[in-house]
Order: sequence, then structure tokens, then C-alpha cells
Amino acid sequence: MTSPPQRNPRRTDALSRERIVEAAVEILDTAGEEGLTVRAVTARLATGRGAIYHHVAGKDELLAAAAEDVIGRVTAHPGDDDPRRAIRALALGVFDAIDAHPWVGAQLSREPFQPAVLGIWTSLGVHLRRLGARGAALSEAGSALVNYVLGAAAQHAAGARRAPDDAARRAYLERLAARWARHDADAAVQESAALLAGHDDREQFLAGVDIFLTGVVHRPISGG
Amino acid sequence: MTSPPQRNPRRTDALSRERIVEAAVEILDTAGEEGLTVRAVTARLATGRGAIYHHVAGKDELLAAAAEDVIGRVTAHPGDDDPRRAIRALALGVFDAIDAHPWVGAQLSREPFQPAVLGIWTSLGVHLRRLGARGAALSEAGSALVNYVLGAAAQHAAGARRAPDDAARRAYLERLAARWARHDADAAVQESAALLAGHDDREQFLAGVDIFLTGVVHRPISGG
DNA sequence: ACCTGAACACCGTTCAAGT
DNA sequence: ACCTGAACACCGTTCAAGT
Repeated sequence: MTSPPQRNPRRTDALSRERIVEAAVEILDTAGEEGLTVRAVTARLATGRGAIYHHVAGKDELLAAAAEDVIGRVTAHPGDDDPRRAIRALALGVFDAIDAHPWVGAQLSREPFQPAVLGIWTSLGVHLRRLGARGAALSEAGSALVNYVLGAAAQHAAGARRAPDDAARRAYLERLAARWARHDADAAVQESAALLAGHDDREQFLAGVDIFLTGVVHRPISGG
Repeated sequence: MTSPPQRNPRRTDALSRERIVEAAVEILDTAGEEGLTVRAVTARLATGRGAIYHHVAGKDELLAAAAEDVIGRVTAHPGDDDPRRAIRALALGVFDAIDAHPWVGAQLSREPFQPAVLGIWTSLGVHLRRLGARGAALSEAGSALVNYVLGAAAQHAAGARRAPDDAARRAYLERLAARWARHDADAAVQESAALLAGHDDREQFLAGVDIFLTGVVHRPISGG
């Protein structure tokens, strides 16, 4: 046997679910979603292929656990006393977390009942209730806000992955606007494309949260 | 008009991008996203593995084209004269399309600049402009609504995939509510979970569209 | 009980060879 | 030009064998 290129031939600490999830997050952050393979995890932990199946059901559960590891740090905060400020802060927290870990964006859209999504639901639900929403209005507002936050974050993450730097993003959107102008004479489309190119995703995300909050306050109570 | 499914060992008509996309949609509808493999496509079209790479760049482009095939049928409609009704109808059209083809939900969240997403953007932008939105308010309203529709549809599709029939879904949500009640004494969470169990995803989706429309109309114009 | 690593049953994509 | 199908370089998961 030739000596294997291991930098850490003997682990001092035992394998654990926590250590495996930690390694998965590190791999996802540096190599992206397609970089997360069972082989990559076992290589980083200097262990055998099948070892991780003693601690984690499979790759799907590992991804969900990694997402919860990131989102859990956001939803752990109790939040501001003012419910509107608390909602804005929580939404921004999720957005920023997904901006820093783009793979989380895709993962949260994949499974509505995973721990990370339930955590977001719970936190937003608490604040919406303090805002005065009850009954059907509460669950409608909750699902609308959760779906908006997850949808916006996923789109942003996917876009950031595709056009990492600002200049490339702007150039892309300008080409897009030009293409739309050619294909479609409609003013709305050209105008939106031009504005999208000049706008910050994060500000636009917050504007959407404000639109939603305005809607929750002004909408007639359904089923009342 | 769709051509009848032929199981003929020797094809009479030549391969084409259109025929490949058609086959992909059929496979995705019957076998789901994990069922779409290059091998499955070539088997259905009675051709060799490499043949499809003459018409399509790869699997990613094939998935995007399949999604556009489904969503294009929704965005093709000109829509109601009343912009609110038009927006509601378009949003519902996207929701129903994703309900019928759950794989589209995940696909739309994967890539913000794919044809199907641009088509939704365009249609919603036109109607929002007729509603009076201009400038920054137009692009903010547009991105908020697009992100909500895509987020809600993706969550619904993922949930429907996991718990296909209504009874299973309700049972799941009731177990979830019980678990939340144990873990978290907060009333908002228990209340929302209970309400979610009794509610129709489609109605809840429409309620969210109304919340956003109300917000767009009532929100003070930013940067004005 | 925990871990190992070869084996298994796949996968997307490429490419020399055919027509 | 279009198509074929074997070959390539992977992948997640399993499992007999070790400690």
C-alpha cells in the first residue's frame, strides 16, 4: 500500500451528526450545491463513504440540516418590540443569510415542511399576531409573507449565482432590456427592465416587504 | 393539436427540438423531475443518447424549455381589461399550471432569467402599469408580485409532491400543529398551523395576491 | 456500535464511427 | 448533417467485513 495523502490520518474526536452538518455547510459555501457530494464530505472528515449514513439518513436530510444550521441563527433572535420593525429585520436576516449562502435559497424552496422553513413560519407568525392579525387573516398573511420571502430570496440567490458581480448583473439586465425592447413594444416591459438594471436587489426586497405590510393593514378582513 | 403518441420502432419524422421538449414534458408529468433522464428521453424517442445534444445544449436547457412550454400557454392570453382581474387570472393561471405540473415549480425558482420567468414578468408588468404604477413603484410592485407568485407556487408544488392527497396533507398539518404546540407555547404558531390544516392552498394563494394588490394601491409612492 | 471501502446501479456528456 | 451507442467520469447508497 502506498501512503495515502491524508493530512489528518487519525481523528481524535468521533464522528457526529453535528460535525457532518458543519462540514456540509463549509463545502456548500466554498464549492456550491453541486460540490456537495458524499465523497467530498467523507474526504473532508477523513472517513469512509458509508460512515455518514450512521448519523444522517441521506443527502436530502443533510441539505435540510445544513439549511437549518444557517437559518436557525437568524430565527433565534427574539426580535424588535415593534412588530413591523421585527418583521422587516427578520425578512432582511433571511435575505442576507441566503445572500451569503446562496445554496440555502434553492433548498428552502424544495420542501415546505423542513425545519428551516418551519422556523421562519413560526417567527413571522408571532410578529404578525402582535400586529393584530387573527384567525384566517393571520394564516393568510403568514403564508403570503413566507412565500414572498422564500420566493424573493430564491430568485436573488439564483441570480447572484449566475451573475456574481454587480457589473455583470447590470450588463446582463441591460442586454435583457434591449432584447425586450426589440421583441415587445410594450412600455411597461422596457421600463421595468431598465429600472431593474439600476436597482439594488436588497432594497427591492425590502420594498416588497413594505408593500405586503401595507396590504395586510389595509385589506378588508376576509370572512368577517 | 398534439400528435398521437407513436411507439413505432422506426421513426418516420425527423428529430427536432420541439419533439424533444414535448417528450420531456410527458416524462416530467408522468415520472416527475427525477424521472427526466437523457436515457428516458432517448428511449421514448427511439434514438441514440447523443442525438438530443444536436438539438439541445443539455439537461438544464431542456428543463427550462419544458417549463416555458407549460408557462407559455398561460402567458399567451391577453387577459382581462380590468387590470386587477387580469393580474388575479394570470397569477391563478401560473398556480394551476404548477399544480398540474409540479416540476415547473422547482424549475422556475432555479433561474431568474429563463424564458418562462421573463414571460411572467412581462405579463404582470403590463397589467401593473395599467393599474397606474410607474417608475420605481412599477419595478418594485413587479418584482414583489413575481417573487410572491413564484415562491407560493414552488412551496405548493413541493408540498403537493410530498403529500399528494388532501387527507394526507391535512393529517400531516395536524401532526405538525401538535408538534408545534408541544415545542412552542406561542398561540400564533398553534393558531396558524390549525388554520393551515383546514385551508385550501389555492384560496390562500389568491388571498396573498389580494394582499399585494392592496399594498401596491395604498403604499405611499417611494422616491416621490 | 461504529466505521471502512469495495461494489452496485445508476447518471450526464462526449466522440469515433456510421448513414 | 444527423444520428448511434459504447466509453468516460462521475454520482448516492448499500453491505460484508473489520475494530
